[in-house]
Amino acid sequence: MREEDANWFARWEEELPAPEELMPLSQTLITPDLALAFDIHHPNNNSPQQVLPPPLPASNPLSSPRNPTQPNSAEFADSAELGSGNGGDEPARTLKRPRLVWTPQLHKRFVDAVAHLGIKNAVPKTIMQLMSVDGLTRENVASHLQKYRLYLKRMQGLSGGNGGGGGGGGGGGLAASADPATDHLFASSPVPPHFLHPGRPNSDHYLPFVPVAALQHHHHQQQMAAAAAVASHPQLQSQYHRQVGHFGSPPNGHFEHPFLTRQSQPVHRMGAPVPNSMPGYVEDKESANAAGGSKVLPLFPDD
DNA sequence: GTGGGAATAT
DNA sequence: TATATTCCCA
Repeated sequence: MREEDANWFARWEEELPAPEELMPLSQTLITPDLALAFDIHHPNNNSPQQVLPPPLPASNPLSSPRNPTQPNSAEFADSAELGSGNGGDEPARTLKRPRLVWTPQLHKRFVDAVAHLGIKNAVPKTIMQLMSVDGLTRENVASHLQKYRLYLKRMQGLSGGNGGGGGGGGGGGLAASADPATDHLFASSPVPPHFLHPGRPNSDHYLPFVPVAALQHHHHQQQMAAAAAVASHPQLQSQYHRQVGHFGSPPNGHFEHPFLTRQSQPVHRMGAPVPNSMPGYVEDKESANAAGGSKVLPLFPDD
């Protein structure tokens, strides 16, 4: 009965990069400790809007401008540099947490985690733990999960013929038209059929990719959108290595995360400079921060 | 009191 | 727009 499940699991494992490979986030993200410290926010001081105040290079140690040209560059140096080069003191305390950028890669992990856990167990906390993404917080996952569910719901309606044109769905009036950007992001990750058919766990048809013809670029009035899209992918990253250390399958609760929550080892695989397989993303991490005025948090580069 | 979900604000 | 933050409910 759980053939699909097994299949999914196998697939999941295959697609799961090795711990070392997905850990590069650690360097790009701030440490949890700092994150907690960032919790501070000024209710009546700064204006959480518009451009960032100081262009200081140490703004956020999250932006790691790794040079794809030089694989063996010193990433650590970057971090150190980001520290405003004044080593010794970390100004991060006064900094706020940058907006998390859900890059296709990160979203992929998210989907994988959810798929592995199952809808019922796919709760923010569990997902967060499963992802083991340093810097990721429950709120981040919860927020994204919300959007993801919305997307799933939409998929159901589009694929299942949906009996209710009335939407029925609780979400309110959702236009049948999907946002290109959203679709692109979500389309990047295969959605387990189980998600789309919660009432029919026997579906054997697997959808590698959503049938959404999202491949149109509107070069019109897309100032902020451009920034957002741009923010999602800095440079290439490594290739995939099928080196999974599979963890026990979680029966229904929690299981230990195979990856280290805090890996200080910036292991990056710069083997083959794989170009973007996704023809929808531009390369411009520099203009990423103009999206909402807040600093963006570049996570995974690209798949 | 904790956690999840949804709504709202930025 | 996407994401973060906040509120409400279980």
